[in-house]
Parts: sequence; structure tokens; C-alpha cells
Amino acid sequence: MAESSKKTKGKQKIEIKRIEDDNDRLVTFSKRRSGIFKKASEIVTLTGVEIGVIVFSPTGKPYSFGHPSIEAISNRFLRLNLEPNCNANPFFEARCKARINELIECHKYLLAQLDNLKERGKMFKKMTNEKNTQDWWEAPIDEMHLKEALEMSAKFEELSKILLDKLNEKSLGGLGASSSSFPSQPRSYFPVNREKSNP
Amino acid sequence: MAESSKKTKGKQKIEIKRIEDDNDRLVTFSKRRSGIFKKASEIVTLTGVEIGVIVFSPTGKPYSFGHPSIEAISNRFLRLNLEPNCNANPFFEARCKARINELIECHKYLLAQLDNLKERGKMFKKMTNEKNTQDWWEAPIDEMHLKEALEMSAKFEELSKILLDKLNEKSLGGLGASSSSFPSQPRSYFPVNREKSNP
DNA sequence: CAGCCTATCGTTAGCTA
DNA sequence: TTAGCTAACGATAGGCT
Repeated sequence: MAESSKKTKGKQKIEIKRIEDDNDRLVTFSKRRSGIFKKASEIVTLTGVEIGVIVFSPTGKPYSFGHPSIEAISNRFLRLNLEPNCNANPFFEARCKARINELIECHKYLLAQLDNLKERGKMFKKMTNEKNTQDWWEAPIDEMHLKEALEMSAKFEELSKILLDKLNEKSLGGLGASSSSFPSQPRSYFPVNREKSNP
Repeated sequence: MAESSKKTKGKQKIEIKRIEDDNDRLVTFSKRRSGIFKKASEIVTLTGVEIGVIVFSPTGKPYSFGHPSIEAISNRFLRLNLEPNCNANPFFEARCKARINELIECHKYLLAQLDNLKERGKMFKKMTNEKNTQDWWEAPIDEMHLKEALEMSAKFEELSKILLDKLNEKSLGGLGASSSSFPSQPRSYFPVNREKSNP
């Protein structure tokens, strides 16, 4: 049929070079950031590796994705432990701990609800084999995202524990010799390929 | 034409779940790692942002991509200037902030899922007015608890904000007003939408 | 492990809201 | 800035070197 029937031009090929238009650049950034975070999430699920991504938007806002956490990745890569935090503030610490604990509780609750509903969703699917009902149910369920959410929950707990640990350790930690191991390689693009001390 | 003329099956759809076969997992990791690094490189060229990616292979090897460099990203994120001013606690603060933001992201994700399922639950109830189905559905749904969960979520955000504020207060009052360079709302993924001082 | 090869699938440019 | 929508484009599963 006539090409006039096409609603949009669809995705067009673009040159990989700076997008000059401010708005386009921002939109492209947002879309691609999401894409990268999704890819990162997928490679974690598929291969079970650890990954961390940090990106600053054109406006300077930081966004990050990390599994199991940015901190864990960062520490593993930098072989760096938390600074001793000389001027520790007990009040602050206590507050922080309390908050974290509340968040954990809240999160667990949400997760339980989610799991519960998910189960029920499955029951529903089993009970109704008619195609029309199956349709509206099946479409938005998106098993993958549910699974992801569950995994994120596990991650959440882990993060919380790490943070609490750090809060406790904090006053004990020594600064010292930690950070010498940062790779001195030219690490842009592609493998760093450093030798590993513990394979 | 006959399908026998096809040389390969091409890319097949796969479930996003752990690849059990060791070799497949490794190959997929390599391919996708390349893909992610390429995407990272492209977003840099297209939008001129700063990004850092660190990933550990299933065998434990570290690979990284960074623009302008992993250190720069890492430092910017951690609000570290590599200066000998090791007396400070910006490490702790920055990490704490990053953590909170990850939790927020995670939490919002879960909440969205929950909301989604809740909607579906309502639709289901509308569609089935038979008492028996209503029974197994209604019982465990517990609308009140759902509402509670949603409220807790709001509370969660509030708490997060409080915590972030405290973190900021602390850095200003605690040590010298030295480094205000790190945005006071280093929210990762899914902005928290606090007021901004410098848009 | 990295490269090549297709056929497919997933991502996203360009618009609109 | 986030949310659809299309139609193309680009990434990649599977298979083989």
C-alpha cells in the first residue's frame, strides 16, 4: 500500500556523534540510560555476575545501578574499605540505623504482599482457561518483572545488612594500606584483564 | 520457501533467568558485556555524559568501562577528590546516600508491581461475581493491608528524605563546609523529587 | 574464550500526548 | 521528564571455527 499509511518513520539510523539539540539529547539520554540499566539487570540475572553502573545525566544528576550494590562493586574493584570516619556522630548513627530498619520492615511487608498477589494470579490463571479473560490477565503480569522485583528484594536485604554492618564497623575500621590495588591499566573501553590473585 | 533453506535458527527468544549451562553462561556473558560497554560508549558520544561500568565475569575477572575514567566517575560519585584530606567522612556519607537511593529505587519498583497487581485484582473481582471464586480471592487480598502498604510506602519516602536531609545537615555542620560539590540529592534511578537548589 | 554467520528479537528514533 | 506508539535498526542466540 501507499507509504502514506505509515504513522511514523520508525527508528531511523543515526550517526553516533554528539546530539546537538538539547531536548533530543536529554530524551535520548533517558531512554538509553534505561536501556543500559535493563541490560545490566539482565546480565545479572542470566549469568549471576556482579555489576555496577554509575552515570551522570547531562544535567549532572547521578543515577546508578548495582548488583549486589554499588558499594559492594566499588569496594571489590577498589579493594577499599570504608573510611574510619573520624568525627563519628552517635546520634546520626542511631538515627540512620533506625531508619534503615524501618525501611527493611516496610520493604519486607511490601514484598510479602507482592508475593501473595502473585500466587493468587497464578491460581486465577489455572482456574480460568477461557481465552478472553486470560488475555487481560496475562498481558500485564510480566513474569520477568515480577522475578526481577523479587530479586531486587533479596538485594535490598543484602544492602541493608551491609550498611548496618558498615555502620557498626565504622568506628573500628583502619584507613591504612587499603587502596593501593587500583588497576593502573588504561581502562577505557573493554577488558581490563588484570591477573587475579584468587581465581 | 522451504524452511530447510535456512542456515540457522537466528536469535531465539530466551527467558531472563539464570543460564544453567556453564559454557552458554560464559559466552552470553561475554557477548552481553561487549554489548553493554558499547551502549555505554554510545551514550557518552551521543550525550556527552560521564559513565562508569564495572563488571566481574563469572570467573571473577574484572572488566570496566569508564568515561572519562573509572576513577573519575568513582570519585565524583563518592565525592572524593583524591586529596590527602583523609580526615573526612565523605566516604561514609556518600555511600550512605547512594545506599538510600538504591533502596528507594528498589522500593518504588516493588510498589509499582504491587499496585499493578492490585489493579488486576480489582478487575478480577468485578468480572467474577460468583461467590466461590470471590472467596479465595477476597480472603487473602485484604484490602486494608494493601492500603497500609501504600501508606508505608509514602512513609518510606518521607523517611528517606529525612535521612538525606540529616546527611546533608551533618556534612555542613560537622566538618568544614569544604566540599559542596556533590549534589545534595544524589538520587539514583527514579528521582526522589526533592527541591533542587541548582537546576 | 573471541569471531563469523544468519534469522530473529529487543531497542529505540521520531512523534504525539 | 515520563509514557505510549511504530517501524526500523541493531544486538544477539545458536551454531560452527
